[in-house]
Amino acid sequence: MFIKQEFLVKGDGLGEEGNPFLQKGVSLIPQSIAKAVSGGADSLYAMLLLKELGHRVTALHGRFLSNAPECPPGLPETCRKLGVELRVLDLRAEFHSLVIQPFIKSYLAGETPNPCVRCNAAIKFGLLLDAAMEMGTQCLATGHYAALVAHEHYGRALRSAADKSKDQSYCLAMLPRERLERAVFPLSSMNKTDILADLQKRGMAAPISAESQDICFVPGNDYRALVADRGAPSPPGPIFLLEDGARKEIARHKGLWQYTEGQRRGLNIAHSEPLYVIGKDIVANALLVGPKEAVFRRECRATQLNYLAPFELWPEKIYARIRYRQKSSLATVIEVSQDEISFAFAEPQMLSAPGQAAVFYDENGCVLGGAILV
RNA sequence: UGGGGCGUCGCCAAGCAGGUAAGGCAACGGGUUUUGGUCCCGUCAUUCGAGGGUUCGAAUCCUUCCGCCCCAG
Repeated sequence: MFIKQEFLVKGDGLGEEGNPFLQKGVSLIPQSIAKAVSGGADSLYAMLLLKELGHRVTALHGRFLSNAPECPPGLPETCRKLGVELRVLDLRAEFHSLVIQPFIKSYLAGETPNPCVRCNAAIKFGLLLDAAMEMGTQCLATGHYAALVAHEHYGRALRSAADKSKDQSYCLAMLPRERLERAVFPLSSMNKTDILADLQKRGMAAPISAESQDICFVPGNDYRALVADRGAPSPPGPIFLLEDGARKEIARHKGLWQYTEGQRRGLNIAHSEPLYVIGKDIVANALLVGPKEAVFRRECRATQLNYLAPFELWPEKIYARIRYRQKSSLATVIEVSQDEISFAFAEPQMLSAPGQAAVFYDENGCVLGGAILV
């Protein structure tokens, strides 16, 4: 198979003019690359691509979950077939303290954390990358759908993937710049459907067939049970319907931590129209709800701003996402301090949830920075 | 106690010149998805407060009873 995608290895050229999403040129410089492997199809295929480009690849599997097996069944054999050395790193304790505990703590504080964003920064491109460096490899490749390009102004830039439906640049926006320098995303211009088709054509199957989805460390995807089990959640309280400025108690909630901004289902309120969470009054321990019209906002504020491009270079018009799987929407920056940013969408968006990430793009899909909504 | 109004799925609510129970909300199930949430799809009253009657046929007409609301008192 002819591989036409660029691989973000040093020395690669700029994007093809006229089509910023197509990259040209294949690095022919063999690199020593660590490849993070989960056992899924994406990470397997990414490894395959690296291998075929002639890189020296070492597979690196992070063991994250306390109840996880030593290694996913089938993974060692798959690596052997590809002639790739496999190393397993036990990061269970670190994953717990860097991802799971903050996740629970965030919920208890009334926020809606995004563990994947945190995991990418702290674990995958944190500890796993550290390990890769210690192994003497030059960079860490993952099966993320995202691209890295050499931008004429920003330098190395994170950009959305070609497969828009799979793009994961949002989840990577909180990576420190210097960490991105060492990242490689072989799937940058691949389509999921092509990958699956090609794997099948080659007669290869991923050790783990299921798609990675839901919160990986939450059994049965019941995060409420996890939080309730590990913490001391806030007590039940009133639900106020906001109607022309007045608060009217119309129901009781089960604890503020169980709800998130914009949520509709699970409120258990039979009303003439659907109601959405439009805020939390922590002091009054009250959940505020309203009809759909009341759930849209223009302005957002975020903190822990992570610059992937120097702010001086940010264009006037930016595109922002305040949740994964939301199309980037036109916005303008209102104010920026060193690590705080407030911005406004051109069109009102469903209101943001504190704890989620805000990610800023330029018109070509290059990530300008990321921050955590407050 | 007089006068008036009302009782249809957990909630709201169509239907009421009789023709064989809309819809919304909630709930539940599923789909989309490396977070939450959103969104999409599906399921959800043999029965219309209860009994009797008229009719080929009633939630819709008549009648009795039960319950609730309002105004008088």
